[in-house]
Amino acid sequence: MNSARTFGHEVRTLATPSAVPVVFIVDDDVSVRESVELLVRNENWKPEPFASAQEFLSHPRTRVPSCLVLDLSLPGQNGLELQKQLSLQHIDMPIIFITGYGDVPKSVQAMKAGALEFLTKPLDYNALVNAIRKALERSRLALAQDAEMQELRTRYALLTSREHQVMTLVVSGLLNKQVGGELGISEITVKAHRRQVMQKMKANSLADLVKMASKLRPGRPAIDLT
Amino acid sequence: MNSARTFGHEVRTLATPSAVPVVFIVDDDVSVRESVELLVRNENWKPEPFASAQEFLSHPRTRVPSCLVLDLSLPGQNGLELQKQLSLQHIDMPIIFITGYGDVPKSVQAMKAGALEFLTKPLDYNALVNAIRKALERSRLALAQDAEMQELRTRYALLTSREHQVMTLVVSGLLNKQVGGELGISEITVKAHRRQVMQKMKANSLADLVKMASKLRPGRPAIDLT
DNA sequence: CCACAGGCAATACCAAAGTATAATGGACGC
DNA sequence: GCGTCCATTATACTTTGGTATTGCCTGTGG
Repeated sequence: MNSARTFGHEVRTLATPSAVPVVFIVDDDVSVRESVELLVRNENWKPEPFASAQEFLSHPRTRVPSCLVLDLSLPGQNGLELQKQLSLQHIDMPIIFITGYGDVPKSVQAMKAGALEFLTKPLDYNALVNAIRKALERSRLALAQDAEMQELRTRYALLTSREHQVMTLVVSGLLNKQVGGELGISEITVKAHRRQVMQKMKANSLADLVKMASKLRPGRPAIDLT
Repeated sequence: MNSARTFGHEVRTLATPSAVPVVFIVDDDVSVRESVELLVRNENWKPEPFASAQEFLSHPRTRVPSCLVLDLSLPGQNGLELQKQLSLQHIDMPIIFITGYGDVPKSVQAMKAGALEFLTKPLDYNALVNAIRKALERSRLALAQDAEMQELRTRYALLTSREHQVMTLVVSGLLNKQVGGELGISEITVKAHRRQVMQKMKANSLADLVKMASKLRPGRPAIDLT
């Protein structure tokens, strides 16, 4: 009986385990697109080639692991600009840059902006495959975490403002009576709110709730990408 | 009375607020060392010039905010090798690379390994100053977090193995009686251990303890720097 | 106007957590 | 052997948390 433990929100939904990863390819050079496409197909991924940033952006978003093989120099919006735009739109897709003209400042800029890899032509088959593999793996992780965060935020949004306040104070370690004191309400009312919070957040224990709160408001950003 | 809240381990010691930041400079070219030294002095930081990686490594570690301005190509151990060595030794010092011969693969490698900036000669005064400023700011943060983690780990090390077990199960959300069931001991014994855990960890509440446990064992590494 | 949701509060009761105190036995080191 | 630390358990009691049920008030929207 004591072996039947439940771990609340730790039970995460697997993110489409059977989905075929998609590799977006943005390059104005047809021959490059085709060779990368071939490579992608060889590895049993799905290639999605585009000749410009605009074309790529007009493509609908998917919900499968994916990454972007991006040419640095493009007609119209160039690779770095596209990278920035994706970042601004909070589209977290791993990017592998490819370029014919090595340019240290641009490569550094790309890497600082979070690019996963920066390869120069002529492309090394293995290097590109490995980079894509790693990118897709990261994408998988990001998708899973994203789904979890989405779930959490959805539940959190269901709380009333009072319940938000109570939750904040409770996970800060205050006793019910102290929460009541802070908010100017009675302890029994705090209990009622607290109960609602636990139910709406689907928390099985206070420990659970504290962990959820930590995820909802990361005190320290993992890394600052200024 | 209710305004006198305590937040346990959240009270962190300020990391030497008045310490002068140190900028280590490693370059085999005397003129570069001198010009960077001048720049550093102008900004009221303390320069520490070295002509080689070996010299730098033999210098004693300090406990003040610091960063490293590092030439890519050096006699003996080169910049990238030094970066790797520091990483292996878990010496987390922000690195700003400088180099005369732009090399995209090397710059990418450096950035992937966590370099903060990668500048090419001739050095732009403002770019370098800004990079150093950001590096020192990051160093300050890292030092503070490091000190906090050190504190936590020290306290955690004071727990007996039984107390470790109890803490783990408690922060996973189990009730005392359930913890007792898991460990095959009585509830009252769990209470005794739990009490010890709270005292030794200096936790003011269960919420506090859960947060500490989260910091001690990051379920998901913030970023994987493979 | 009425139904409904949110916020508040009370009584009453049970479960769990925390505190105080004490006691036993094993392991370890001096 | 003796002191110390660890682990264990017990009794007895207080505080806090959780649940059930009920009631009132208010604003919102059909």
